[in-house]
Amino acid sequence: MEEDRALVAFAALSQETRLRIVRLLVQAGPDGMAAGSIGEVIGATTSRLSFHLTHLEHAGLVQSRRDGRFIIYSAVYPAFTGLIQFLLHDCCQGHPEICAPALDASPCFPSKERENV
Amino acid sequence: MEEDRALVAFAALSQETRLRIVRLLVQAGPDGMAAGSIGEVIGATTSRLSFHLTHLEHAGLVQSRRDGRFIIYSAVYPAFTGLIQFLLHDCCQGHPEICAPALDASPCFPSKERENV
DNA sequence: TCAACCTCTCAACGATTATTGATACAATGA
DNA sequence: TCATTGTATCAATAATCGTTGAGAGGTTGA
Repeated sequence: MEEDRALVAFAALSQETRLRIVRLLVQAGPDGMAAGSIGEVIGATTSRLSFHLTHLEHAGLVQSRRDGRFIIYSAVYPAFTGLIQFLLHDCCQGHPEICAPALDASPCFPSKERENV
Repeated sequence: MEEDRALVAFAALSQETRLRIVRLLVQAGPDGMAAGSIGEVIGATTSRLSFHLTHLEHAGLVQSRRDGRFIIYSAVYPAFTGLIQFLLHDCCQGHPEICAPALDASPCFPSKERENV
């Protein structure tokens, strides 16, 4: 990931409504959710929701597909992992123990050290 | 990490100068760098650099300590891992294979699947 | 075709943010 | 104490961003 895209992504995530949408879609999994369902959970007017979904799509963090009269939005997982890699590029001067342990709590980011525990 | 802190952190990372500072300090390791050295690498005027360093410190992403007439800034690694956990909380409906593989490129985030390759 | 539904686009306002230059503060060595 | 170096603060300007409401474009089932 290049710097420009990372900046756009972080800007997209720095807004309350958008951050909630993203977390909701990350939890929803690859199947995603219809725009209307997202709006109900988030509690946003249609125009506001649409504005932020478009923003997130331009940032490359979510994608959309039409399903009948619904538009289904879903998280673009590689965008998030790319963002994390960009942020922590060449981190800790090669000492993973500095930044890795705190990630263990997530089932998605097991670290080698924890597997023997 | 709660939502408010995450929003502040993402906002801090969505600015070019600050993102460069953060990546520089992440690479620099726990020892950190003097403000002046950061400014030389980043290419920022003293007032701008100071403004952004203060911003990052308030966001909890970097910390400072005085060493003689220098002020040394360093990355707060737990803040980054906490941010990642918050963002990907309950991700992928429990299927790590969806979001974890892309992290393998970083020495800090090995995934179980790759270890046998 | 028609009505109902879902979603998007647009313009305007208010609020927030980045940048700059000047100035002030703190620590060091002579 | 004095000059030098490193860093922070302040005020003003320009630019960017979020919210809102009205209106329009597609899609569906009858």
